[in-house]
Amino acid sequence: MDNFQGDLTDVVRGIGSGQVSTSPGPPEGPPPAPRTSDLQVDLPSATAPSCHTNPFGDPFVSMTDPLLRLTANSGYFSGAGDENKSNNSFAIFPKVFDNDHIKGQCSVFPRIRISQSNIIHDDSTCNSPAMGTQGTTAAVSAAAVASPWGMINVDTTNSPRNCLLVDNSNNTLSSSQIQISSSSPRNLGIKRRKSQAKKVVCIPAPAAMNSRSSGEVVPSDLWAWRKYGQKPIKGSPYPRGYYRCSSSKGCSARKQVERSRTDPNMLVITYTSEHNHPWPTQRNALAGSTRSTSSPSSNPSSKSATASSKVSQKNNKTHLPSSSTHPPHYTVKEEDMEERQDNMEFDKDFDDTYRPELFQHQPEDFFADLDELEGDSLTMLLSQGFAGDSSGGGSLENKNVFSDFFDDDDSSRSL
DNA sequence: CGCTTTTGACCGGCGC
DNA sequence: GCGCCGGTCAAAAGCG
Repeated sequence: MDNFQGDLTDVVRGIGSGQVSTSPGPPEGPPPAPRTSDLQVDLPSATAPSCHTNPFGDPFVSMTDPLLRLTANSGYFSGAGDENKSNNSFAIFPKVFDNDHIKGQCSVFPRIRISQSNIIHDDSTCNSPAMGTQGTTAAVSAAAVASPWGMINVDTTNSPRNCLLVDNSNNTLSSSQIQISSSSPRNLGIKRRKSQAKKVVCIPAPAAMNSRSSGEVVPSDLWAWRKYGQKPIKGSPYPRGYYRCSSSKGCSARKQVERSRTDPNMLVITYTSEHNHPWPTQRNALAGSTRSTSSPSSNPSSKSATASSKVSQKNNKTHLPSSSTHPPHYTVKEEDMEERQDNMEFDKDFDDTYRPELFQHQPEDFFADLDELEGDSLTMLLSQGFAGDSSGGGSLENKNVFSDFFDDDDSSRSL
């Protein structure tokens, strides 16, 4: 099932090829997916940081999140081929902006659009702690099912599985949908240190992939991260790993990775602070990256670690994001602590002007490198992460999704 | 040598 | 003020 393999870079490639948009339906049989146009939603004031203002005051704020880019609509999804704005896509990929206007847009996962109509209201039966944040969860519990290609299908069923929610404690209830949630500071159920903007991303946990000895699954992304700590979290059987950006000295970007306590198949990644440097042109982290604690052949975890390392190495070599995995389903919660929430606004101008620098400035062999990547780490990530995730009900659907995706994407691969 | 992960200790915020 | 808990530090050790 290698077809399931890949990661965010695959998305990128797909985007770049302009073929990502040809999305098959949702993985599962949720109600007919609304057109993306319907899905396009300006996040309620709560979530939208004033993207025109750099919340962290750094020039690279917009480059902060290579990991995700949700596109419910056109512009956001247009990669190299901007013409394909009609893509009703949902995708993840790194972003770099040249346009100041765009730069100011959001720090981490700034470009999420979800149709208001798709917002799942708190009266849903989702048994998520997030329920406690009713009304304040900025409405963005968009229970949208996203296929890798960006189709966002709204599922308004009350099935917990379909009620993708990320609560304040980073719990994700479903793996089959996208949720974008923004909660006001007062709703935060988790303790926070000072006021800090956090972005929470939920992605399917590549169970056997990339997992460290601790069992954590850490999809890599464009940035180089160094783990600096791990702590067991009260109430959660899974430890939380702490990572800081190692791409640049002085970079305050951090992320926390942990499994959802409610859905072990989901990986919750919380981004904190922002990168204060451009995209890493090269990862200098190689040494020590391949450490393994056990035989790769017998231990999935070590295998994962190895895979992760390989990703890193590949990145070093290719200067590419290693993971931009494009998980078939993931949840994104944008949790801005400050007033940023109040002013978030996605304007058309942005859609029209945004051009992922990734595609603009990548070397010619950019996609060639991607192809190279897919052979190992990317492959492992998706194949083992999703295909191997048999325990979760979503694995099958994930498979299907990716199968479809790659079927469609084959042509795009041969860039 | 320079990087990583691991892991126990330490620090600081928060609730009682 | 105290204790809990989350987040960070830093030493140790491994890897290329």
